[in-house]
Amino acid sequence: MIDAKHSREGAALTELVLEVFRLNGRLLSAGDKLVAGTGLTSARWQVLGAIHFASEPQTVSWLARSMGLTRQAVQRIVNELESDGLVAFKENPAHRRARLVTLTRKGQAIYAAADRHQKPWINALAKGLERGEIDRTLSLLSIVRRRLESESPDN
Amino acid sequence: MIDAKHSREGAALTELVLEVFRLNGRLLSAGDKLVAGTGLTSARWQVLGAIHFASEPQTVSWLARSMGLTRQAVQRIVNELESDGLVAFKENPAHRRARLVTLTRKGQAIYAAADRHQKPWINALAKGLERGEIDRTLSLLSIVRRRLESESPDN
DNA sequence: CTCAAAACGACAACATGTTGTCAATGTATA
DNA sequence: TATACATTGACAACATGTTGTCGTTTTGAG
Repeated sequence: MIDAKHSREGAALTELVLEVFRLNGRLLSAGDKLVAGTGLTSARWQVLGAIHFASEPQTVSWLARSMGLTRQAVQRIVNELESDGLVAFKENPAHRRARLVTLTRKGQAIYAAADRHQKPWINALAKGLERGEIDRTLSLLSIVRRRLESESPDN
Repeated sequence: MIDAKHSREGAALTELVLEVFRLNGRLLSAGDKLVAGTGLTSARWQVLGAIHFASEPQTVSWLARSMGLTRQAVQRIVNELESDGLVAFKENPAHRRARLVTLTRKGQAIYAAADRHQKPWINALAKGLERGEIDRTLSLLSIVRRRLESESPDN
């Protein structure tokens, strides 16, 4: 029996996967430094962002799905944010246990502060890159991600 | 004082960053399933790969740098792999404490088994994607990563 | 050569994520 | 309606990564 070989595309995609791993680590560490002054971490910041961008208050499970994480991981962060007064729980008329998560004043202020750091930072990081090239990169990564999600819809 | 705004490129790159986070999680979970039959995990598999692809036996610190992780993280995995008999330490003539890591027969066999699963899987995942597009994606992600690395060379 | 700085392994504390399990709640089907 | 199924939060165990610190070893500047 002869082992399969990488197609040209398969070999290139393997390199891309390893690059995604490296970049992910660098982004997390850069994000931690970026928001360190606000008392946030990359993970908490990202959760605040998911809450911020939701058009309405949502449940933890909904937030987790929107971020591609398990609800348990997001639940822990949300509970910590609640202890710190950055988010609050609101009764959910549609589900007694699954309360809705909202940003408090303090949470909004801290998220806004993080955003004020993020914008010049990401603008500088993007300097010299072409908008179209960034969009095509996003597009390809999205395609690959969606293929993986259809392989195993769970988290 | 007026807050800075996202440049068009900055806004696009922000989306890209979030996509990298999502894709990273999906890749890890897909990788775990892919090599579950071999007793490996994504992390152990990746470390074995770094050892495999090094042209010569290397130290843990070298491996960590090649993977973009801290040496402590890689050290723990390597020590576990050593307990399981997948890697072995070799004396390093150039450095008494920093021993060189090599794959044992068993480690080579298990890595080869994982690779036999990876190839058809990644080929299928890459199906219909253009080689040039994958390469351009890799190129842009590398540029961003190197910019982040030059910001904070550590790790 | 000497000595300060850097690199390295070891260890601990902690952050973040996963899987697995359970009970409570909501949904849908017979 | 009644009952099976899915969703959700809670809790625990564990994997993986980071930062910080320490002592040892190597390296390099003067």
